[in-house]
Amino acid sequence: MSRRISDSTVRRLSHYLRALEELEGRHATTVSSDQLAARGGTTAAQVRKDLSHFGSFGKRGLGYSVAELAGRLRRILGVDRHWKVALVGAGRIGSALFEYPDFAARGFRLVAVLDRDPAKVGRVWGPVTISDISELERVVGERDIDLMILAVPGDAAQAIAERAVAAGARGLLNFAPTQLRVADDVPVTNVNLVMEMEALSFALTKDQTAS
Amino acid sequence: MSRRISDSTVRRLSHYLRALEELEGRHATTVSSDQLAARGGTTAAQVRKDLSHFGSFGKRGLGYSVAELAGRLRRILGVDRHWKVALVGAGRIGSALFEYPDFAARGFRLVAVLDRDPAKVGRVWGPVTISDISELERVVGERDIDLMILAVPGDAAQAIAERAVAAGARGLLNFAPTQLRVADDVPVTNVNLVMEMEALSFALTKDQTAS
DNA sequence: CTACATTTGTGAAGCTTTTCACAAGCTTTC
DNA sequence: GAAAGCTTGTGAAAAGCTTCACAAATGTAG
Ligand SMILES: NC(=O)c1ccc[n+]([C@@H]2O[C@H](COP(=O)([O-])OP(=O)(O)OC[C@H]3O[C@@H](n4cnc5c(N)ncnc54)[C@H](O)[C@@H]3O)[C@@H](O)[C@H]2O)c1
Ligand SMILES: NC(=O)c1ccc[n+]([C@@H]2O[C@H](COP(=O)([O-])OP(=O)(O)OC[C@H]3O[C@@H](n4cnc5c(N)ncnc54)[C@H](O)[C@@H]3O)[C@@H](O)[C@H]2O)c1
Repeated sequence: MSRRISDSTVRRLSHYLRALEELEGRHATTVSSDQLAARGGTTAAQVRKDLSHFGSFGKRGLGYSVAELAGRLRRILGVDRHWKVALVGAGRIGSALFEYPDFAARGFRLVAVLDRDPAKVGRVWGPVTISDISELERVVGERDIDLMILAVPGDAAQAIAERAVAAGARGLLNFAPTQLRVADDVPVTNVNLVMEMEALSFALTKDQTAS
Repeated sequence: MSRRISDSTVRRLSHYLRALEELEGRHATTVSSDQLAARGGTTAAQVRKDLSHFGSFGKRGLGYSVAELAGRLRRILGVDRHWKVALVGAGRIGSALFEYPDFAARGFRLVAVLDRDPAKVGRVWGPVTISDISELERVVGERDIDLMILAVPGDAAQAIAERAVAAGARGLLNFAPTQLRVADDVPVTNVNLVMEMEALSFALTKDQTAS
């Protein structure tokens, strides 16, 4: 166990888990690497190689038990538990994220929202009341926050990231178009939609010549 | 020219362009691969290798002209023009995206919004009036849509993607947690936030052993 | 004009990831 | 209980990506 697992492998594991949950919904009991590959947009060999990093979960001649493999993947991905998540920035993207039901469905619980706008602080969003950003350290400590979602303007993101980590947050999902610098043991995932659009633009741009 | 460019290279080019625009703002005139690397979180050799796929833009001993390299990168990424974008799904995430100013700043113009909810169709969002989804083909054709953003529920995404492509959309940005199947020459970028959270969860999960 | 300090552009080396191919293992059938 | 039919798990090969290291080019100082 424990050779470093690549990012692409982790993404594929997420895909497999999603596919397995769909199969569970249809009461399928077993699935082959071939079938999983088709749903995940990869190859059967890749599926088997990915899984083989963590053990051997299949039965030769038969395939994988849908329920068992789903359980293993939940455990591997760490989604066999609840994660406490705080959202900073109750703006346009923040409010969309707050109401996104798929987070809760995977155990990511949004238990705190922070903002600096006095007009927003104190507002009640379902079970949560928006706290002032000055309360960040207290909120992270008291509510035992694991993960923090940053949905604030780019120029505020670095400072908030530092405070969050110092206060005990263990991982960050960053929507600001800023390269965050934090300790190496704090995983950061960046979501940059402009970059995603540029990837499309690039793919559609034929003229990639020098001059 | 024209060897296949990897995804990671394209993402880094976006990073470099963002860094260069910041430097332009500060009236810097030249920049070295070393400095660009520091901002993009990569290495100087990687910067030079990335750029070398498209030509040679630097001056030995001096570095790169900020303005010239930014121009070249805009051209390479295809953001030296305007792209006409339609948004399908005027819900939580759709409305956040519609108001996101960074898209327009890079030339991605949201010129149409579609939804199927009669309560939303006909509403006016700034310069755009929400159209009924039945108008998709007409809207894509008449407004000459290049790219389509899918912000609809997962079970609607595939059908809309097919219609969009048939009507002339050339690339898709998909927010639904669905693996879209479209023709190979239509680039699709998927944004799956649950997957991003799972990547954090995985990174923080020590117990990755088999049993 | 020459020596020196930089910094690019790029083959080659090193490393990682993906694909291949097949022995081994499980189930079913006769 | 042996044979046939699948499908896994995995070394080895292939492909792809990143890092290294240095010649070549440019500017600067004396
Ligand atoms: N709108 C989108 O669709 C979208 C998409 C992707 C990324 N983003 C990024 O997400 C971030 C937020 O975007 P938005 O469109 O939601 O902006 P917004 O202005 O609607 O919301 C930002 C919120 O952050 C709060 N805020 C500002 N500074 C703060 C601070 N120091 N501490 C705490 N709260 C603070 C503001 O009060 C506001 O409520 C930006 O970095 C943006 O680039 C937005
Ligand atoms: N809310 C989030 O933060 C978030 C984040 C990431 C991804 N997503 C994904 O984005 C999609 C939309 O999420 P949301 O939270 O905005 O949902 P939502 O319910 O708020 O909005 C969906 C919109 O799509 C419209 N719609 C439904 N079926 C349609 C159809 N066939 N044609 C045209 N329009 C149709 C609805 O009328 C609604 O306006 C979902 O796939 C979701 O998984 C949401």
